Amino acid sequence: VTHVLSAFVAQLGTHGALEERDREAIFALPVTVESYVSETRIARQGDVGSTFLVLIEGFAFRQKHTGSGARQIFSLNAPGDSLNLPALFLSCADHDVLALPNAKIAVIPSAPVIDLVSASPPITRAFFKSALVDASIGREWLLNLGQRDARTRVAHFLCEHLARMEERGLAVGGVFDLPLTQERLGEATGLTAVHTSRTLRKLKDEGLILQKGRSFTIPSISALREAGDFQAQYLFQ
Amino acid sequence: VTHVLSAFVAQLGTHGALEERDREAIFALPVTVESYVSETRIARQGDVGSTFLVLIEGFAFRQKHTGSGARQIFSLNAPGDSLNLPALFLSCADHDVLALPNAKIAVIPSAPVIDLVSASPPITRAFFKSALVDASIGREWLLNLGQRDARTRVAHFLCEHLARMEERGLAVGGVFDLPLTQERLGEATGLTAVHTSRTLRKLKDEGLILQKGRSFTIPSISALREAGDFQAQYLFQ
DNA sequence: CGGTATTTTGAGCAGTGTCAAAGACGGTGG
DNA sequence: CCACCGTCTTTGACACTGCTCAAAATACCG
Repeated sequence: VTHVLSAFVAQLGTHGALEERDREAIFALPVTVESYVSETRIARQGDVGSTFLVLIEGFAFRQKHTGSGARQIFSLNAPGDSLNLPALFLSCADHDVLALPNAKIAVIPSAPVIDLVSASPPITRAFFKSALVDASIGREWLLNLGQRDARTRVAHFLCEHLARMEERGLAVGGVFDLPLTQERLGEATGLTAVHTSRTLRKLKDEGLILQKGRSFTIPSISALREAGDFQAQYLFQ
Repeated sequence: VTHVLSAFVAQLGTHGALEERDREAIFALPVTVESYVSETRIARQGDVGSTFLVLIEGFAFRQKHTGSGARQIFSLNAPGDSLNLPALFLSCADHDVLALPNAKIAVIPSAPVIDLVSASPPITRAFFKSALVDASIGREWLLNLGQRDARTRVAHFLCEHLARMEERGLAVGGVFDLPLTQERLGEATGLTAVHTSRTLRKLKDEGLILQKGRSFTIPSISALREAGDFQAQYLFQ
């Protein structure tokens, strides 16, 4: 039987080898698992004393919003990802965390996590690297929003999602699920829902993507990467 | 006499108290100082085995670029800031670092820095928090680029720069230097140089900013914050 | 003082947003 | 199994923000 946090530990391990006792210490953390049937905000910008959140199943995303209510999504997370690392080590959360429908999320009190990170150098290093990779991805998104047009932006987003899903075995042969409505995809790419729709249509018409419902197929990954100006190094996989 | 790295140590200290021996260990690092008279790229995306760079005097900025050469600036740094933390702990640099004219930069071999960070828990924690704050600022920039119009974006940028300069005593009474051309300001805000010029003009016409050369004066900080939808929490100052 | 970089201005245009309505889809209860 | 309903996607017409190109004006620097 595998532990609910095994995907998280596997993920952490890619950022620096963990020792057996580190894995055991993580598995010994007190965990509560919450399930969400519909999209639910599970943490808000400004929260203090957050619990540590790890995605177990399904998907979640993180966002910020402007004073006028416009939302910007800046990460789409898969099982094994932690969702609010900054909130644990900074004084409060700087962003919201939302669960997508059918997500399961592990909730862990912050104190034992902080203690564990402080106590184990390999775990410290893994958390640190994971935060650095997260920031690197954020910078690529910044480049995407600031300097690329709608078509390139959406293609880039799809390439990144595919690459990240492939790494976890959630995409094979260019086939994957994108658990977002077009409105959410627009919030991630800085486009309106309407323009997101038109942009996806263009990519379909060009034969770069095939879509049936939430399932996408990429006939030629290299062609989509070309269209999305995508170079995977920034993911540090 | 103050050490070249004293601003860096002061900055680090805001992210978690350092002990006297930590400060001394940092001051004992082998440092070379480089001066740049004109804008110079001092590190590039993809660099491996980077040295650790700390800004001593003047300004520097960090950027990425697309395949077609468009540039996105994602941070403008002041003395005391480290410039390439990710490159030290990840396998390679994910972005460029550029010195602005008259900058002085401390260059430190990576190995002793990594050793020092590993050896001292307070330093580890300070580096970690500093990376988390950097990421938080990146997320706010993402929100800025994705969801705000040109006027709000530029006003927000100016508010952030003012707040960060005030914290270091480089701005008093709403007066500060912005060491960027309008082209660079545009690269930071995702606008063309021409539109940046028009946007600054509008802000001047509205009386929100006064500008003489590179020196800016903000008559009413609250008015500019209103215009820029600026809330300072994400800076964690 | 001349030369270069920077800023400003204008005119026209492309890309993206807005609004409104129709259509497709998927889940639910009967 | 079907009808219904809410959500999501698509489409069209149009407005507008921000981009492009070009040139003039200005500031900066040796």
